[in-house]
Amino acid sequence: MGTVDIVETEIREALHTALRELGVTDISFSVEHPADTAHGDYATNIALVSAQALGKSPRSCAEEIVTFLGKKKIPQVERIEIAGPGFINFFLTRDFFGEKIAEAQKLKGTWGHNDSLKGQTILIEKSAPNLYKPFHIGHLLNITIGESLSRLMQSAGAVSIDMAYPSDISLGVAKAVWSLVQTGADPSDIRTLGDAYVAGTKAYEESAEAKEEIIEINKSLNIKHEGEVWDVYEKGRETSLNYFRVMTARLGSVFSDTFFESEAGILGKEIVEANMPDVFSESEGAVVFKGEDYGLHTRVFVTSLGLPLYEAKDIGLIKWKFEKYNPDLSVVITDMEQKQYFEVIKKAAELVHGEWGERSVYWQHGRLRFADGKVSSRLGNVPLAETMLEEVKQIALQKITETNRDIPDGDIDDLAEDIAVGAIKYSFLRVAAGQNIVFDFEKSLSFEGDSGPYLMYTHARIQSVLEKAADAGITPSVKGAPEQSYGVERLLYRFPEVVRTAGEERAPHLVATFLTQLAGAFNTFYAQEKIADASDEYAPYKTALAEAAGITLKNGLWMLGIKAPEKM
RNA sequence: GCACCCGUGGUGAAAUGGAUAUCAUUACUGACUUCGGAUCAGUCGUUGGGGGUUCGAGUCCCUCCGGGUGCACCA
Repeated sequence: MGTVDIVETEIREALHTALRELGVTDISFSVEHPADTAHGDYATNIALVSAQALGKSPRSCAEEIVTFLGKKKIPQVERIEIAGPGFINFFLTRDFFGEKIAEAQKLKGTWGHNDSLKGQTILIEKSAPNLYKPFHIGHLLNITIGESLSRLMQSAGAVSIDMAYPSDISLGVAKAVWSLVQTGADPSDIRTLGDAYVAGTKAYEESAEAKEEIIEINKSLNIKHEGEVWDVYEKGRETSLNYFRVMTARLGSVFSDTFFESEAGILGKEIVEANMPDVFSESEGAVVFKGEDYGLHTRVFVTSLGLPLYEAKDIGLIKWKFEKYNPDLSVVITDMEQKQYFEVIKKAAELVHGEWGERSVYWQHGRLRFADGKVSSRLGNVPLAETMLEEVKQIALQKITETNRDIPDGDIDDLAEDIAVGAIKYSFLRVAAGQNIVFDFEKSLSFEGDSGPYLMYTHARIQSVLEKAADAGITPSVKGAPEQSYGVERLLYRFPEVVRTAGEERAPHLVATFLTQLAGAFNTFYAQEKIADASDEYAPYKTALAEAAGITLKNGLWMLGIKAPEKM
C-alpha cells in the first residue's frame, strides 16, 4: 500500500495532463509493470491508444508526451524511455527502492499487508471432511488453499473466521458403522475406521442383506436413535474428529468454529419448506428447485421420503453462517466437479435471502492427479494425507542429516515436518485456480528450483548471512546502493501490490510465483556478491537489502501457510 | 443430447489484451581455498488446427479437433 500506488497515480496524472495538452480527452490507457524489467518499472501504452485520435504515428505521439513529461518531473522517476512500437517506459530512482527496503525493515511482520478489506468479516469454510472416511490428499489440497485464502484476507485487514463443516452422518458413515457393529472392532482407532469403511462399502455392494441393514442404520443415525449402534457411532465420530484436528494442526490450520452436516439437515429442511412454493416446488413427491428456469440444473433438495439432501443441508449451512456471523463474504473451497452444483445452491440461496447468495463465493480448485503411476500405487489408489506427509518427511530428514547444520536433535523432527508441509503446500499453491494439479514425488516435491523448500532455504540462508553481518559489526543502511543489487530491489517493492492483488483475486499462486522470482533474484545477487564483508563500502546497503528480502520471504511464506525456518 | 472447464518446450507450470512468450525440471557443460551447493551460470527445446475482432491475441469471439467434468431423490 502507500507509495507504490502513489507512483502509479502520479504517472497517470502526468499522462492525463499531457494528453489534455495535446488536445485529447476520454482515452483510457494502462500504466503497469512490464513483464520484462528491461522495459522499466512502469510502462504505458498511452501513445498506442491515442495515435489514431491524434492522427500521428504512435512513436511521434510518444515523443510529444515524453517532451511534455520532461517539463514536470515525477520525483520517483529516474528516467523515461520510448521503446518498441511506442511504449513509454519509466525507470524509478534508487532512492525510491531504498525507501521501500527501509519500509520493509520497519514494518517487519506487517510488510506487504494492505487495507483493502479493512473492517470486513470474511467467513471461510476451510475444510469439509467426511468423518469415518480416510483423510486423503484431496482434503489436504482443500485445506491448503483455504488456509492461504484466509491468511491473504487477514493480510488485507479482514477478520477471518475459519470454520470446518464435517460430514458426520451419511450413507458412507452408516456403511462403516455397520461393519464396526458386525466385527465388534474398536472404534477408537482411526485405522480401524478406515478398514470398516472399506468393508462396509464392499458389503453394501455385494450383499442385499447388508445393504438393507446399512440403510436401516443410516435411518436410525439420522433420527438419533439411541442404543448400541449410536454408541459405536459416537465413539467413531470422536475418533475421526480428533484425527482430523490433529492432522490439520500438523498442517498449520486451526478452526474457530465447526458446524456439522447433521445439524444443517434439520435447518435446511425447514427453510426449504418455508419457501414453498415461491422458491422450491413439489415434483414426483420430492421437493426440488427448478434451476432450469435460470439456465441451471434442476435439483432435488428434500427426498420423497422427507429426508434433506446435501442441497438442503447447504442451504441450512448458509443460514447458520449468515445468522451467526453476518459475514461480508462467505467463501467455500470446492472441487471443480461441483462448480455447476454450487451455482444452483447459490441461486436458490439468493432467492431465499438475497444477501445469502450475493455474498457467497464458491471457489473451485482443480482436480488432483498423479504424474507417476508407480507413486499412486505405492500409496494406494487414493493416497492418505498422512502417508504422503510421512513420505516427504523422510526425504527431508535424509537431507537434513546429509547437510548436517548442527540442528539440535530435538528440533530435527519438527523441521523435517515443516519442510514436508512446505513442499506439499507450495506444489498445490503455485498453480492458478481451476488448473488440475499434477502430483509428482520426484519433481513437484523436489526440494530444488521452483519449490517450497527452495524458498525456505533462501530464507534460512539470509538469516545466516545476517548473523555474519551482525558479527562483523555491519549496521544496515539504505544509503548508497551498489549496481549489483538493482535486480532484487526492483522486485522487492512490488510485494505489497502482489499481496493485494492475490487477495482481491483470491489467487495465492501470485504470491508463490512472486516469491520464487524474488528468491531467484536474491540468489543470483548472492552468488555474485559478498554481503557480510565489513571492508566493503556497500555492506550496510547489502545487509539492509538481505534483511528486507528475508522479511518479504517470511511474510509471503506465511500467506501460503508455510513456515520460514531460521536454519535448515 | 445439453451445459461447464481445460489444451503453452520431453515433463510440470507462469504471463490485468502488449514489446524478443517467462520459470522450473530433464539431458549436457561449467562455478568462487571466500557469508549455507536445498545455490549459481550456460546450452538444447514451446502457445492443438482454421477463421474473425484489434494498432497489437497464448489471452476475446466463431468453428473444428483432443481431453476432463456435471446434468432428480449419493455426498
